[in-house]
This record gives sequence, structure tokens and C-alpha cells, in this order.
Amino acid sequence: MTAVTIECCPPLTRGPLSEQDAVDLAALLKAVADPVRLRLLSMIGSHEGGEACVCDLTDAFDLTAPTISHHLKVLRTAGLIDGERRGTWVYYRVIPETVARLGTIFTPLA
Amino acid sequence: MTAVTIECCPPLTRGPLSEQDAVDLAALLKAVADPVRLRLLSMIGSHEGGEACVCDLTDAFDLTAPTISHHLKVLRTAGLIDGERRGTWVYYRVIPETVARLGTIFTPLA
DNA sequence: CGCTTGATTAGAGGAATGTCAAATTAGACG
DNA sequence: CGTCTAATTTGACATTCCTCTAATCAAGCG
Repeated sequence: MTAVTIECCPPLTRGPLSEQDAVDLAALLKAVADPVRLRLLSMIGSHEGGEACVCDLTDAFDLTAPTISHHLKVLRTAGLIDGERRGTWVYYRVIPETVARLGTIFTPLA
Repeated sequence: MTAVTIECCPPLTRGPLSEQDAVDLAALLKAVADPVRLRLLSMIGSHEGGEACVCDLTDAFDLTAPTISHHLKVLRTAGLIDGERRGTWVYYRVIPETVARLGTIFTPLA
């Protein structure tokens, strides 16, 4: 599916964030500001082979399959993960560039 | 006022996040997952002297004073900023340790 | 003391969000 | 084709969140 590409932003303490940058950044942060999505992201990112099957992810939570599917869609729409169907199962992998951008925002440059 | 202290967490891709760590981290991320609070944080952090008066912050937005006060409280409760009253005005400053922790979570260790 | 200005608290209304059950799509396999 | 499993979509409900108005607290000043 479509993955939104966001290029913003410099570190927070660099200077006042523009209104538009703040809106874009907030959208990205909202995608990760949820316990389930954080665990999904870390499970996918740390899974062997760099990808994880939805079936594995669903089993790890005490939540229904539609709920997990919903959270995966939020992460995917934010450009944090990407999914691919291979036969019966769907596999997700992390898009490291987007995750890295989150890091740079909160990392003060020396 | 009181500032919550959180010590978690290792980088996301290091390994699956524990449920408790995910809850703590999500709470911290929710505090910054808002355009107004992001701009407040960057305005305070980049302000000369490392601190900013509430009066300056309020003027920069098209929002009422109580709304700004609410957002400042959210940031303060999350341990991201700290406020101090000096005479007539209240000044806020960033707590860099908390911001830095956000950075480490999304920064892949080499 | 009474007034003015700065800032927070309290309460309410409307929008956004997380979850689930039910229905739907997509492949694999007899 | 029919059916079974995997995954997503749809629609509904309860909760949380953002914003405002009104009221309150704090400090300075005449």
C-alpha cells in the first residue's frame, strides 16, 4: 500500500518548529504513541530476517486480529513499516529511514 | 511541580519491548505527539537562556491561555519540561535527559 | 485593601481514538 | 467449485483528548 513520505525535521532545540513541520511530525509521533504499536514495531524490527508475519504478531497480543490489523495499518500509513503478501501470509518489515528520522529530532547535535 | 522520572528504554530494534516499557514509552510519546506541544517544546528549548516565559509562548499561538497552560502541564507531567515562578511570570525550561531518551529509542546503535 | 495582569484550575462540548463483532477479500488445497 | 485459513474492512461503542468559557489563585501596585 501507499506509504507517506515525510522529510522533516531538524532537531527540536535547533530552533522553533514551523507550524507545518509540527503538524507533520505530530502525525508521525502519534503513530508510535501507543503501547501496542510500539511493541509491534519493535517485534518486527528485531525479528530475524528483518520481517515478521502477521500471524506471529497477532498471537503475541491479547487482542483480536482486526485490532492488530488496524494498528499495522496506522504504522504503514505513517511510513514506518511496509507489508508484502507471500502466498497465504503477509509479512511486514520496518522502514529504517522513518524510524531514524524520529531519532534525529530528539537527538541534540553536539 | 512534580516531574515523573522514567528510565526506560533500549532502542526499538534491539529486541521486543516489554509490555510495561511499551506503556511507559507510549505515555512519554503521547506527550509530544501534538503539534502545539511540539512547538512549545522547540520554542522553550531553543529560546535564549534556555528558558521561556509563558507570556511569550501564549502570544505565539492562536489559542487561549488556558489551552496553552494545559499543554504545558502535559509536558511537565511527562517530565519533559520544568517550570518556575519568578515574580509575576512563570518560566519553563526543557529537561534534556528526557528528550535525549526519546532520541536513543529511535536511534539504531551502530 | 482593592485593582490589574499573569497563569492555572474546573467543567463542558465536540472530535478523534482503540477495541470488538460481523462481514469481506485473498490464497491454498482437495 | 467448495471450503478452510489468513488478513483486512466496515460499523458501532466507549473512552480519551483538544479546546473553550468561567472561575480561581498569585503577585505587584496605587
